[in-house]
Amino acid sequence: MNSEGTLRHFNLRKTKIRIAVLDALAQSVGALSYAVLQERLIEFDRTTLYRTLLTLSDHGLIHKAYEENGESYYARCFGCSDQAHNHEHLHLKCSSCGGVECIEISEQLKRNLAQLPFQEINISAKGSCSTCEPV
Amino acid sequence: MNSEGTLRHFNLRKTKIRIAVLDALAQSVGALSYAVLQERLIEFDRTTLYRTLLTLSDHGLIHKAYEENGESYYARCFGCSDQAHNHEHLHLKCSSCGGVECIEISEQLKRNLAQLPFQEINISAKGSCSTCEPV
DNA sequence: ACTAAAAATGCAACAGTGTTGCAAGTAAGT
DNA sequence: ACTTACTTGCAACACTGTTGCATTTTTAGT
Repeated sequence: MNSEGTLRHFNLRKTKIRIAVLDALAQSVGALSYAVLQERLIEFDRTTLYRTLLTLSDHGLIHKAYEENGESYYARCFGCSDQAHNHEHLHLKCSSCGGVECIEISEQLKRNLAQLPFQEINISAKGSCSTCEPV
Repeated sequence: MNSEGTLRHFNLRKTKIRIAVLDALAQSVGALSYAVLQERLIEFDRTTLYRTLLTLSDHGLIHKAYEENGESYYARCFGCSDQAHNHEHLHLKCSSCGGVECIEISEQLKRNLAQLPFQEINISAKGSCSTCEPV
């Protein structure tokens, strides 16, 4: 689904910055930091960008994939709603390029994690991303 | 080992704020946020507190246990050095009291994680801490 | 205990993140 | 096209984290 369709599907108004943010995240291999988003979307006020990221997060269209030293990285959600998030993946911070990537985890690991009596379980790690060290 | 001994062991100078930070973290059940530390250590300049947290982290005496919305939580390390960190535990952010606790993870989960080709693997989650919901 | 060198501290200043209130502008249904 | 509710841009603010520099403290050697 394209960004406009996604917004309609989530009952959100179709505005320029929302489409721009969703497009930027859709086109990116990994997650994007707030700083990079702001750079790419200079035509919008930074307050608006913050509020857009909040709105899209609250409704389950995007999620904060990673946070380190006050830098937040955002990625598009797949299979999330405003009711439940489905983030059974690992967020990898690349030691080479600094990018953040979402990595699928094994079924076994998912089962292990599912046994824990907690919610919003999040795994992050550092290493080489697929761009910097192709398989 | 007490805080002064720990500092000597790591070849760090024994200063008031370092002892105060280590004592505060040692006496706390869970991790403490920068804001709380600053509150408890008002007699010191906040720049000094930041630099102290950096120094203690760099040398493996403490670690940043959790970070969310720009809030950093610090905890004492056990069995870490400036060479290698041993953080095979989960950082639980309590949904009730807001505190952050370090939780031991199962051997099976440790093995699963050890198989991943990444470093500095970190798991965080939300739920009820042991104080808010005793076992 | 004294001294000198090295390290740590406090202060001022700064850049960045994230938030709020409010007036003006825009989207969407009728 | 009109109306209402939502969204945006702007100004202002609080907090986090960092740097440079003068001053103070720690430590090791005498």
